[in-house]
Amino acid sequence: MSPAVTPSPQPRRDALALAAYHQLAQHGFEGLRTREVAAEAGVNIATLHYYFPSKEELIGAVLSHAMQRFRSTLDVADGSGNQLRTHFDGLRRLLRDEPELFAVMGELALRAARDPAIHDLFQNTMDMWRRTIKGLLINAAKDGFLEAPGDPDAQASLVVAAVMGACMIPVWQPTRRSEAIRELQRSLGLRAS
Amino acid sequence: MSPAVTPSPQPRRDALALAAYHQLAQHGFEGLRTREVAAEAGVNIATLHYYFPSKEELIGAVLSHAMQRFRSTLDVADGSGNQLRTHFDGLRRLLRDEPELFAVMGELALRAARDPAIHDLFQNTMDMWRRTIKGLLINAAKDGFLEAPGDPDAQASLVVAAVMGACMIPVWQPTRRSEAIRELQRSLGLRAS
Amino acid sequence: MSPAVTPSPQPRRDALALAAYHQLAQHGFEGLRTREVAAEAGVNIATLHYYFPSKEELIGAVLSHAMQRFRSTLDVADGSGNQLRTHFDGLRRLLRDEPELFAVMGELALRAARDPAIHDLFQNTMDMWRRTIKGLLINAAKDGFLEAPGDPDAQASLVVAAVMGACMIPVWQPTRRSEAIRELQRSLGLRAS
Amino acid sequence: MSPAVTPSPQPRRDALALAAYHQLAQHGFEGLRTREVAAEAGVNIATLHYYFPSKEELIGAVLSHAMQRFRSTLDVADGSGNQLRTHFDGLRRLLRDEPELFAVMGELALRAARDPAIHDLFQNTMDMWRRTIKGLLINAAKDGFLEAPGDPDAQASLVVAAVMGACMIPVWQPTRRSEAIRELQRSLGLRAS
DNA sequence: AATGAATGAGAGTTCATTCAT
DNA sequence: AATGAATGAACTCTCATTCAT
Repeated sequence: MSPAVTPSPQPRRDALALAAYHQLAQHGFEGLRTREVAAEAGVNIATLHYYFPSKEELIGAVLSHAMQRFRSTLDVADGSGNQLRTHFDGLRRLLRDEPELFAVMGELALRAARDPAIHDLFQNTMDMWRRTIKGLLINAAKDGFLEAPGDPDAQASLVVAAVMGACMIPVWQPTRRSEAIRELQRSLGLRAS
Repeated sequence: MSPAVTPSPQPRRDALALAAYHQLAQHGFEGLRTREVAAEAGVNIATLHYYFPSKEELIGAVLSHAMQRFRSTLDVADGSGNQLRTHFDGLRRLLRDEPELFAVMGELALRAARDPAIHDLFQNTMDMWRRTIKGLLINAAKDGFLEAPGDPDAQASLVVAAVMGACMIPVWQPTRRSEAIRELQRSLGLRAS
Repeated sequence: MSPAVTPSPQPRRDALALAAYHQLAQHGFEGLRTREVAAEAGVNIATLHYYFPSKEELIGAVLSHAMQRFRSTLDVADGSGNQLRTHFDGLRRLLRDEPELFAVMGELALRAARDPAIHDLFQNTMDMWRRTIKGLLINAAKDGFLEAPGDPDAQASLVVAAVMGACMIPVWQPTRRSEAIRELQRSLGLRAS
Repeated sequence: MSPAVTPSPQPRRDALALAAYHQLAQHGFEGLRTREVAAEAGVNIATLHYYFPSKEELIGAVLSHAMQRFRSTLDVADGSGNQLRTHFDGLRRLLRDEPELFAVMGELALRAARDPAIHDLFQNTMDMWRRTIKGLLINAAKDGFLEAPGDPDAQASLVVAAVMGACMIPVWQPTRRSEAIRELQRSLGLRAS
């Protein structure tokens, strides 16, 4: 039942991308140093440049990793049941188990404003997520899981905004984050499954 | 109708702080260069250090400026009427007129995770804002402006999270932002004033 | 019996030179900062440049001050008696009461190798001192104060070298310095007066 | 007949330290510039920092080099004969062949007053030297090389002071230096070997 | 595939000096 | 006579990148 990550044919490349991911989560773009990344991966700085000709490309790999991580976790695959609630549960788990992911998402969100390449990828992910939630809302309404269904478009936007906001305010305690998300669910009129 | 900002006795210092504010909004901490700040203010780099002995202190001034800008705008002057709605209107205006402020808030939010000094100031501002909203919610409930009053604490948290989130997703169109905030108001059951 | 320093018509200029003298003794040429000098004298940095158009000229004033201090103390004025012993007593007093003077002399000695202006002034002072000692040695021999008179030229050179050396080894304890100078006197066969 | 210095495995590092040594002798601490050092070694300034993370560490290497140079030359290999005379001959040779060494020693002597790290190393070297001379004096007395043996402690102090002084007065001609040292030997009653 | 060594461009900071008042 | 403000040049140090091996 493990995620069965297909073993990449380039383990060293992946190790570097993962190290960069950690470093980005910890120090932000402001403090992201290729030397530190190489050190964490246990290789020479020149080796890093062998796999990633430029820092930009390394960042690209981090971006892909983060997006994939985010999408794969939140994609709802299976069929019936209160999928919207499942999605929220997934979010909560992500928030608890992978705080790094949200740190990285925050960094990417801000950088998207300045970097066209990141902009597009990030926008796609946000849009996909929003459409997913919209679909879940429609299904939930159809299946009678919502007390008072509203405009799924607007509601999906609110969900995305609230979740991102709750995660990107690093001065908040985890309890405050949970509180906000629980209230979000309540405001949607989401019944217990 | 602007607050008639009292002209500071240190116009050059203020000009530098403002230039740094702009540069931070535009390039983020990652791309904040003292030389660029000095250039935008039209002074030599040494002049910048005459007023701000270190980059850190310059950032401190930017931080103060941003926080003051944020607080002063969102502080409710009091008086009666549907203050909660007024607050939302203020937010919307801020969002429209001062996009830079939110870019800066985003940068500060992320940096707060790594910089203790920023952490405290930022946390204070967020807390103050949350408490303000909570008070407004209580008043609104008391005055009958809310259709179905809920837990003001949780609701305030949701509002802060959603607004911050809506603003810190720079890949979003303004319309999407408005949509999210409108839905937020709707979810609170806020009647028109 | 005080040195009766003629009160300079430029007290502020003198105060600056004196402050520079102290700063030079404390931080050496390496750490001599005009701003610190001005601060110690309690004036603005621009005021310093009003009196001393350049740092070089300020150093010139310090040099003059140090040389005058050195010469005036070691010049033997009066007539008879064991003047050589008096000179050594004067040296010992100088060493005890004005350690700064030797710190400054050390700095100037080293700088003399690189700065022609300092070179000449410093060389003159050293030569004058050497000739003074030579004269004292000749007189002492004539008056029977020396057990076994030798070559006054060579002896004078040794005295100057030894005294300068003893003073310019800042890692030495005062006792070690005294020891060296006492041995110097002994080696000259200088009888007690 | 040179000591056949074992070629260091880090020639570039040594070249940089040597260049710094020259620069320090020529321009003093006051005028010691890392870029000049790098230029003299024929490398980029970044290369200097590759070997010496900070200027301080570069100075440390210079310090070590100078001390080793000084000690190795003055260390008496032992064996019999008039070692004290041999030591003086060694000093004279050093003075003639390596004037730079004394310029550097002078700089270090002055800096020792302000820099604790240099202070200790310099003090150790001076102490070692003094004790060496003391031992030579005792041996010379025992072997009948001294006409009238005195207090070896005081005499050793005088020797150190006089030699350092003779060398650290850069305005002196070589002949004057020789004169002082010859007189020093004479005052010790050192017979020709 | 991997590295130690080297680099150019540029960062923040310092300092003697100048200028308008 | 004195100053606050301003500056150009230069400093140490950093970092992504490259090259020879």
